[in-house]
Amino acid sequence: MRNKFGAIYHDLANKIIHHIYPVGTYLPSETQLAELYGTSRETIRKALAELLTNGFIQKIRGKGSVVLNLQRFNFPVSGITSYKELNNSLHMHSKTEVLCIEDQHVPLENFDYQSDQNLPATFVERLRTIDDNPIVLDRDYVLKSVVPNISHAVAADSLYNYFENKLGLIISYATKTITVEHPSKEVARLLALGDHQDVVVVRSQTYLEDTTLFEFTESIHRPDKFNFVDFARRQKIN
Amino acid sequence: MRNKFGAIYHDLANKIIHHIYPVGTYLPSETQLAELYGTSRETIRKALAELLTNGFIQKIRGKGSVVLNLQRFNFPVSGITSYKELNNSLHMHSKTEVLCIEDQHVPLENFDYQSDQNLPATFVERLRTIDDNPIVLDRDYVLKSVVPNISHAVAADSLYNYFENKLGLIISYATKTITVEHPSKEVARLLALGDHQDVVVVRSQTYLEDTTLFEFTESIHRPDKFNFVDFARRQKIN
DNA sequence: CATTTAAACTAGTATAGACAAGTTGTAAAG
DNA sequence: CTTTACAACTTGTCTATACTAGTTTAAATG
Repeated sequence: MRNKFGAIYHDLANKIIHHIYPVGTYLPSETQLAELYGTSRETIRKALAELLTNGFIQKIRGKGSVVLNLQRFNFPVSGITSYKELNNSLHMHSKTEVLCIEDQHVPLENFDYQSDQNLPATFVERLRTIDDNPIVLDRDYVLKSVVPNISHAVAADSLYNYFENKLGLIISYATKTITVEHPSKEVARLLALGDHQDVVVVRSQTYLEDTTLFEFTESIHRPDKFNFVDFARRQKIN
Repeated sequence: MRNKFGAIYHDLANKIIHHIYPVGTYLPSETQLAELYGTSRETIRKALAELLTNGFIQKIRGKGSVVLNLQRFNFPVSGITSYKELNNSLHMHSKTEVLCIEDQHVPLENFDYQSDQNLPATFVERLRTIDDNPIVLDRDYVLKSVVPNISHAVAADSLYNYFENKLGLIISYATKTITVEHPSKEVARLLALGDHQDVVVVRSQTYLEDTTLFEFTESIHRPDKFNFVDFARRQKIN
């Protein structure tokens, strides 16, 4: 833990997860927490702000910070999370089959992206199965300008793990759209879909810390296996 | 504007939207902004943090705050937003037909919600159309314990507007799930769907500022009209 | 007994200052 | 000319302090 408020955030989050601070009760007050952790109140407030945006607590002025119910975090698909991370956290054993790795240009029209030039990329197509049932077809277009080469072994493991831990890339933010579409016959076959069945397509553009565009992704989900869970706070900035 | 950093946030957001700070350029440094607005640096940093989470800027340590491209905000369905707000912001003229207002218990099994007791609610069913094309079927269950009565006129206008501006309720956060399901024949008819067409169901539970559960909502979308846009930052708390 | 008031808590906002850490340009050194 | 070192910038973290604004409790008042 590099910074204090991150450490405090994790400590409080853990204590909430393990019901040391039970749902519906109040956390110690900010002043008390400041004493507990031997830090200033502002530092505590930064940790609490993080808990707030992640749905761990609700702050009520004049009263305190209430612990919220976390059962909704059973299947978190919100935020930017890779398939591998997701699976590990859910204790499911799954399989990833690499169908294709080759050089392609990004099909910009699919992503509603305006650009004069073609964007050279490594195209990685992978089929994700759980107990041999196809769940998701992932199509990644990783820009050559950022990552020149991707091996089969890396694709079979985890792209994100490779990018972040081996290459030291810092993935920062993404834009996502979710739509429902008719699959091509090829996709329908791969996902073992019946006739007339639509697919859920999650398309995202991922950016690095320095705002360089880095990757386009198309995740094609079986409709019956798709579940997106979100925690949202109402925007109200005075 | 009650607080300073809110005012500064709005000012900066407007200037970004109107390209006074163009995409790809740096904002003035935090120290400069502090002087410009006659405030302290911490206050500026709170405003910038808000711009960051809303995808207006990217902060780069040692360099500054870069203005990001905002074309993705053309159709924001992320966060908690009511249908009316959404429409106004998109300059579409639409129609809302109230199909039903009556007292019902919340069908808890639909929402994966455990409870011993029945929850008495006002059930409001509304069909949203644009140019006479059905888009969404909204089913709201507003808990009687919070709002005893809802008039037809209110339902035809905007529930959220009524709750927040007339009743003074402060809506704070929600949990949402998105799934794809087979519609009932009744729903298929209302949304003018063909055979074998699935629907996208967005189910949410909405809470007030004091964490009281307030409303269950089921939004049933035509698959071809559904589009969910999201901006997500990668979680990485040290 | 009911009501009002005040004190003691809670979180929210704002400031000023210090230092760490990353980036960039420039001057000095080779 | 190239490299190194440094100074001057940037944002990140942390502290200490003061005040505002809600909530709750309990004492004082009627």
